[in-house]
Amino acid sequence: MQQTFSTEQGLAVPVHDLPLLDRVRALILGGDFPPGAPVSEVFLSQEFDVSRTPIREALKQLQHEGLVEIRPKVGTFVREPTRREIVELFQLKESFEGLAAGLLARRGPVREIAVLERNLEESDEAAAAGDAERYAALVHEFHQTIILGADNNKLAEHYGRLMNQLAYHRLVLRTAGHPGRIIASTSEHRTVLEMIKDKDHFGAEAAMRNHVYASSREVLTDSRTRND
Amino acid sequence: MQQTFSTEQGLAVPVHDLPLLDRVRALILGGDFPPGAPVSEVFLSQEFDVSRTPIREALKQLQHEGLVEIRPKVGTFVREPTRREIVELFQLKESFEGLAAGLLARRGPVREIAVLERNLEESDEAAAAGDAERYAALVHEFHQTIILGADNNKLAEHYGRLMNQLAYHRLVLRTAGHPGRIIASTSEHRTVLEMIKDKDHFGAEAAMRNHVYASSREVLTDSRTRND
DNA sequence: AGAGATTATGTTGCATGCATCAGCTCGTCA
DNA sequence: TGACGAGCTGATGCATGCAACATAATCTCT
Repeated sequence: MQQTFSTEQGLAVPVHDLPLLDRVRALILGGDFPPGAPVSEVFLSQEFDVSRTPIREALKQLQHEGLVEIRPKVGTFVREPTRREIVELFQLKESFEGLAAGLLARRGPVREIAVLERNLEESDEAAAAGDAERYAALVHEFHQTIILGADNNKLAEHYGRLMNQLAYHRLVLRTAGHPGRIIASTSEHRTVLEMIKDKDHFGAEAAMRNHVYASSREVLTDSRTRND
Repeated sequence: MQQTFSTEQGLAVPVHDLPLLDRVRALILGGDFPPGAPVSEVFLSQEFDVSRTPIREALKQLQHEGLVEIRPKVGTFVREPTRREIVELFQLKESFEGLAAGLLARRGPVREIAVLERNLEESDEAAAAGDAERYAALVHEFHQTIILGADNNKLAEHYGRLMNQLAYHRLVLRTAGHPGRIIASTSEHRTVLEMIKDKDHFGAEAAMRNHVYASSREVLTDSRTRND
């Protein structure tokens, strides 16, 4: 198998061009480039002290990820998902995570169950301590554990791409640890875990889909989300 | 069957390099390159009378699609999915198409229903006439109509990538119009359509998933499918 | 003869230069 | 004044050259 490296979103990409790709991504997501802003190859090549060739390759990847739009013979521009795209992506996320939860439940895993149980304990602690950041990290870990535990590399791959696209929406990140969602979220996680422990793959899938749908509603009904 | 649907949709793949990308893909899939065979940039550049630069870009795309494997500083090699990957891809296919059928049922569309009804009529005709090729094309169209009718571009995008990867498995193509599946397949299609007409998105999703699963079993139990 | 070191080779990775093209500026003319 | 068009500018798209590296082949020494 090709040597891959899992980014924080779990996307498997070739290891050899990760540094530059990540740096370009980070630069664009850093906030200095508002949506629609041009991202010229020469600027990036000067910024990172490389030639245009590797920059071009990185931009093509980012285009594939949906972060930028390359208009031939014109230039590359930062692209932010519209609200409609966010809705579409969440529908996919619901489907992906539901599938993963179902597959995991069918496997009847031991290791993952222990990990998830420990995760819920720590989530309760973080919630009690009001540590929103740690809580968000644990939520992320919970979902990630289930995705990887589904034992389906292609699923993890597509899911990684999906999350990359979603991550570009800054508002999604901002509401990730929304206080109002914490109690419900942990409760839903617990339900999902119970279903997995019971090897009820049908119930696990349904529970996970409900959970993801509820989370997405939280983001999409947020007044700060633009309406385009 | 070419990936024309994705080009018409103007998806992630930029239009301007589709010709070269398609030609390279077609060349590799043509059969002259057995799995594991090296695909050097210079060879392709001479073959298509372009420089290595656009070839490199095309190969990167194909790597992303899973057709080739690029080993840094070594070379590019044809890559055929393993049986395990086929299983994984079919699990995803099931999930994608189920989601699409559900979304379409929820929309309660008029146009798609008419198209699908006509498709089933023609499928019956093709089956009666023993025209396996036409039947396979109609099956493809049936699924495609549902995917596009789901009105979710991101879904169509991911589905397109998925089908690209599946298409690389020559055996999948070979069993596409398997005679033993025809009657059952049409019957399952009809069930899916009925659910959509009833706006039963839950039932439509379940029916479609059952159908895709049954189709995948047909391929995966095929003795010709390698067991690696 | 065999094992390790060494050269040879073929490939990629990247830098650079030039042609091409989209979009804009500005001048011209009705 | 306003519209039209030729050039201008900046960017991409691609060709080419060179260096670096992985791998294979060869050589050397024991």
